[in-house]
Amino acid sequence: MNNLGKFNKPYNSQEVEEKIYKLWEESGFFNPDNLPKTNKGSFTIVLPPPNVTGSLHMGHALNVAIQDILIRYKRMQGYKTLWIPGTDHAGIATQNVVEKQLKKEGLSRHQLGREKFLEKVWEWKEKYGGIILGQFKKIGVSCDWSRAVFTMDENYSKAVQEAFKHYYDKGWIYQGERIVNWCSRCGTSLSDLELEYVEKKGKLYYIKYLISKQKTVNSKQEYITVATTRPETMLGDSAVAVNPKDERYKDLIGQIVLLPIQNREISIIADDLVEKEFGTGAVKVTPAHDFNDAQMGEKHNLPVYKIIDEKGKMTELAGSIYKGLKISECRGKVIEKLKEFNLLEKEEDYIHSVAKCYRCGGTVEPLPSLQWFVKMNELAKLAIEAVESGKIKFYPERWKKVYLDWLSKVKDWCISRQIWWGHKIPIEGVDDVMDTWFSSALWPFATLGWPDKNSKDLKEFYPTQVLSTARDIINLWVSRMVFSGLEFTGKIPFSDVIIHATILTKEGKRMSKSLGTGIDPMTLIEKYGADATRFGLIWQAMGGQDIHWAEEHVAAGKKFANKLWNISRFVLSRTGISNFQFIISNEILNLNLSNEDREILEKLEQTKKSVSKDIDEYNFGQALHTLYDFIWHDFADKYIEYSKNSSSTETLNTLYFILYTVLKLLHPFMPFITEEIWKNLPNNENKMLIIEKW
RNA sequence: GGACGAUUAGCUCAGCGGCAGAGCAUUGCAUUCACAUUGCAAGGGUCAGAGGUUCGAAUCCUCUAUCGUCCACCA
Repeated sequence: MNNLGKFNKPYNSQEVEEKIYKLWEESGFFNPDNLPKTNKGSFTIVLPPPNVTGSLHMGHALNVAIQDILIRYKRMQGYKTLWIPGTDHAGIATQNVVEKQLKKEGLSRHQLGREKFLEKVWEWKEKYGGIILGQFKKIGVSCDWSRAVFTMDENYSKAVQEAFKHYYDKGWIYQGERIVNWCSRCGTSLSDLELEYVEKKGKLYYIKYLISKQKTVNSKQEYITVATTRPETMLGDSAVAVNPKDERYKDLIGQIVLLPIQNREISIIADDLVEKEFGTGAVKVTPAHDFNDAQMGEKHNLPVYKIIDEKGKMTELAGSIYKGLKISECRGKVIEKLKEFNLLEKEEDYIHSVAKCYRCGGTVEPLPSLQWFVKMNELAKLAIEAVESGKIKFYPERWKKVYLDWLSKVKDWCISRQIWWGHKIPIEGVDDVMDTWFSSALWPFATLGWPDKNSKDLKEFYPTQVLSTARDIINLWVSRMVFSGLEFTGKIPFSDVIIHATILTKEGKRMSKSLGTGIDPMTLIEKYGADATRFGLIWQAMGGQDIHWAEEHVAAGKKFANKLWNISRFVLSRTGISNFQFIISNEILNLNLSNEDREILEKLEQTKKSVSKDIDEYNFGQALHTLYDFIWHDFADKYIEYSKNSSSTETLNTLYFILYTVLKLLHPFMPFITEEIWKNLPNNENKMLIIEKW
C-alpha cells in the first residue's frame, strides 16, 4: 500500500498537531482506566497546578514537557499511567485580578459585599481560569482531563476542612496575636515566602535618647544615640538594646532613658541579637513593628505598643497628634519634632531593602495581629526524616540542602489570610480564609479522592512517583506536601522530586513579563511547532543547569522534525509499497545481514539502552542529544545513503525496523510528528504509537 | 551575611582523570537523488586566572576574579 500521497515534502506542524491531539483525546488513552491491561503497576504524576490567573511562561512549558516525557515513556512501558491536571484558586492573586477589573467599573469589593464579590470571582474563574490548561494541550501534554481538579472543588474543599480539623483536634492549630507581615493594600497577612525585597534609598537617622537623671547613679553619659531607618516607630519603643559584649555601653546596661516625644521611661537592655557594628551599636526596640525586636521583646518581657494599624495608619498609641496619619506623614512630623528638641544627631544616606507584597507590590509592614498558626515542630520532623532517610530524593541532589535548611529552622505556619477568596477557616465567628498553600499542600492526595479513604484512585495511584517543579517553591510547596502526605496518609506523597532548570534570558537575567524580557511559548509553537518547541527546551535543559535561552535550538528542532519527516518519506517509499511482512523484533538479527545492516542495528540497540537509562535518571537533554545524533548522523547520513545501493530484503527490513523503533524512542520527546508518521506505516492504520510497547 | 551554581569555539551549551565536542553562525565544494529546513569538507579554543595532587588535569584539591540564583537579614 502506498501512503506517500498523504505526505507533503516539508513537514507542516500546524496541519498535524491539532488533529493528532484530538485523536489522542478520542482514544481515551490519557485515562489509565482505558489502557490495555498489563502486569506493570501504576505510575502517577500530579501536575503542579498553575494559578487560575496564570498565563503560560517558559518555565511552565519546560516543566510540562519534562512530565509529559516521563508519562509517555512509562505509558509505553506498560505502566498504568496517570497524570492529574488542575488549577489552583490562588487566593490573593485572583482576588487582586478581579478587584482590578471591578475598579475599572468604579466598584470596590466592599461596595459589592462578600457574597456578591465571590460570585464575581467565580464568574471570572469560569471564564478565564482554564486558559492556561488549553495552552498546555497545545504543547501536547497527555493529562487525564477527566480527572482535572480545581482546589475549590467540592471534594477538595472537604479535604481542606478535614485537614484543618485534624490539626485542630491534635492541638496543633492555635490562635495568637503575633507579629506578622501585613500588606495594607491587600488587607491581609503574608508569609515570609510571599515577600519580595526591593533595594531602596533611604536615610539612617541618629536619635539621642536622654538618660533620665533621677534614676541614674554615677553616669558620665547624658544620652545614648540609636540609629534607625524608621524614626516614626520610636513612638512604639519599649527599650534600647546593646550587645552585652560591647565595651562602650557596658555601664549603661540596666539604666533608664526617656523616650522622646512620648516621655516614656524605658530601659537599656543587653541582647546578642544586636550587632555592634551597626550604626552606633545601640538600637531602639519596637516589639510591635519589627521581627527582631519582637523576639527581643518576648525574651525580655517588654510591653508591645501597636502604633500602626492594619490600614497603614498611626494608632491612638502613637499619640493624639499622630493618630490617623499615614506612616510617611508621621515620619516627617516625628523628625520635625526631634529636631525641635535637638535630639536628632545626624542623618546619613542609606540603602536598604524593604519588604514588598509579591502579589501587589505594596509595602509590607510588620505588625501584631490575631492570626491562626499551625505548630511546625512535629511536622517539620516528618518532612526532614523523609528526605534524610532517602525515601524522597531530589534531582539534582543539591536541592535537598535548600529543603533541609529551611525546615531545620522553620517557624510556626501562619495559615490565616484576611481576604475573601479561598477556603474559609471552619471556626464560628472567624471570617478569615486559609493560606493558599494550605490547600496546595494536600494536592497529591486530595486530587485522588482523600479524605475518602476508600477512594479507588487513592488506593491505586497514591503515593505518586515523581514531582517536577521549580526551585522557588521547594519550601513554599514541596516541603508542605511532604509533611501533609505523611501526616494525613502515613505515606510519602512522591519518591522523586525533579527540580527543573530555570530559564533565563540570553544575558542570564530573569525572564519577567513586566520588564518585557519574557518569551511566550505560544508564539514559539506557532512559529516552529510544539514538537520543535519541546525539542528546543529539552535540548537546552542539561543537568538541571540554568538555561540562557537561545531560540536557535527551537529552530534546530524544526529542522530535525523535517529531517525525520523526509527520512520517513524515503523509508516508506522503499518499503511501504511492499506486501512483505517485516520483522519488527530482534529476530531480525537472525537474517542474513550485511555488515552495514548489522552495524546500524547494533548502534540502534545501544541508542535504545542509553536513551532509556537517561530517561530513568531524568537526564532528558542527554537522551535527546543521543537520539538526535543517531537519527541524523548514523541513520540518515550513513545508513540510508548505503541503502540506496543495496536493495536486499534484509536492508529493506532493517530500514523499516529502524524507522519503526526510532519513532517509538522519539515519541516522548516529539509526540505529534512521531504519531503522525506512525499512522502511515503500512498495515498500521488502527494502532496508536502512544500505547506501543517501548 | 550564608548557601549553591557558572566561567570550554563568534553565540547557546555538553564533556567531569587518558587525542578538546554538539547545535547555531562562518567558509569552500556538491546538487535533477527522501530532505536546500540538504550532503561532504574546512576554519575557529592557553577549557576565567594562580598554585597544588597525579605518569597524565578542562575534569580532583586550594585560593583569586567575574557573573548568576536562592535563603536570611539590614533595626
